[in-house]
Amino acid sequence: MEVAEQNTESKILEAARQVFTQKGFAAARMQEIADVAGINKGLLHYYFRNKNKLFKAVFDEAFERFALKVNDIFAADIPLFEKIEAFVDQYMDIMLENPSLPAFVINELNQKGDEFVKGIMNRKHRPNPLLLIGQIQMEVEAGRIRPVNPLHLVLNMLSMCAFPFIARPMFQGLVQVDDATYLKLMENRKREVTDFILNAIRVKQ
Amino acid sequence: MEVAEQNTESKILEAARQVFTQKGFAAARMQEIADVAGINKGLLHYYFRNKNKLFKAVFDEAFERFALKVNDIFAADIPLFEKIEAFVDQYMDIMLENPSLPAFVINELNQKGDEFVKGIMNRKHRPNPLLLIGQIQMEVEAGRIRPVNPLHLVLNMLSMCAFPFIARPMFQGLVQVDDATYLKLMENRKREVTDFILNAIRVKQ
DNA sequence: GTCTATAGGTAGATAGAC
DNA sequence: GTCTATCTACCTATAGAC
Repeated sequence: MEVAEQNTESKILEAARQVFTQKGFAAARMQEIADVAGINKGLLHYYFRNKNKLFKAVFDEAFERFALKVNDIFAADIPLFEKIEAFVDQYMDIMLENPSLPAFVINELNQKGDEFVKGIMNRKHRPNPLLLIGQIQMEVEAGRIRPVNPLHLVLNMLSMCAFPFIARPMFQGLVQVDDATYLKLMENRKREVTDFILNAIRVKQ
Repeated sequence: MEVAEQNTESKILEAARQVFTQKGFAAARMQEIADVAGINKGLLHYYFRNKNKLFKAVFDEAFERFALKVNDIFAADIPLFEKIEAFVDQYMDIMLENPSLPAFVINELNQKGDEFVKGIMNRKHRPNPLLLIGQIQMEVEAGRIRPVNPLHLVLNMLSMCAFPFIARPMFQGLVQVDDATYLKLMENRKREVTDFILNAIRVKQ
């Protein structure tokens, strides 16, 4: 449960990430973060003044890391079909590497007020799907794919990749599978979702 | 903000539903629930003993209402293509009627421990996708649709319907749309998602 | 059944020794 | 920088009058 050898600030951040992502802001306890970090509670305040600032540090870092990776894929200069495959692959890899992160981000954006969301969304590094939407639009106009609404297509891609991770407890509760089976299912899912999307937009012969 | 004329227990439940779904269990305050209900804090404990029991009452009711509707669609005795259309339509209607509910359920299942999830999932009324999965399996074997993995297909359907509501703040933050526009988008989305799915599974001529 | 007042516990934050 | 001790505020829950 404890955190590896590193400087105190890093230990705190990693512990805070663990506790905040698992419990959410409101249920997270400074005492537990200190315990996980293996340090004293007072030190949290020495480094990060208060709970809100510590949370903001964790959330911003997580959100930005996420945004950068996603934008890399959105902006890549490759054909649409390849980009969709790459997107599904890499997006689900991010999820597999940080299983509790997407639910955490979504949830805090839901519960914190509008000002919080505004603050997050008005930063330079945020997911920007416009490039991908434009690319889809061009393919539609050229008649190379079915006439789909580009915004909904992007939303479909995001949904199918992210939802199974966000709703993991519900999913694992409904179809009774252990963690190993679940992870295997998600690995298979990459191929399944990619095929699903490509068949959905491909023009009929 | 206050709650209409009804008996005290109903007023409490409706107020609790509002506050819990918006703030989540940990951040919800008994005082605020009492205020919204327009009654005194002590009455909450008179009717529901403690915060946990009040929460359980709200959560169970929401989850069960949701499960019953979903199962109705899963179990309907109609052809697959019609069922998919009906599912998308009705499932998204549930979301439109209770916008903050799906995120609430998902989130509490994430944050509360495994015992809580077990407790929820071992009840008679819970979503049961097995009938739909079986129906898909039969269509695949008969060669009437593409050979898709039935479990992933169901997951795709759920994902595309639910995710835009769960991630609504993020979505509205990224593509800057007001609430009215968002709702219109979700209405259009029914048709778009249905077509998307049907094209994805239809056998090529 | 409904209210007021308050007990009891806990969590965030600070003060101050080392 | 790191610790211990403590302050203060708040929140759940209870007691008791009406």
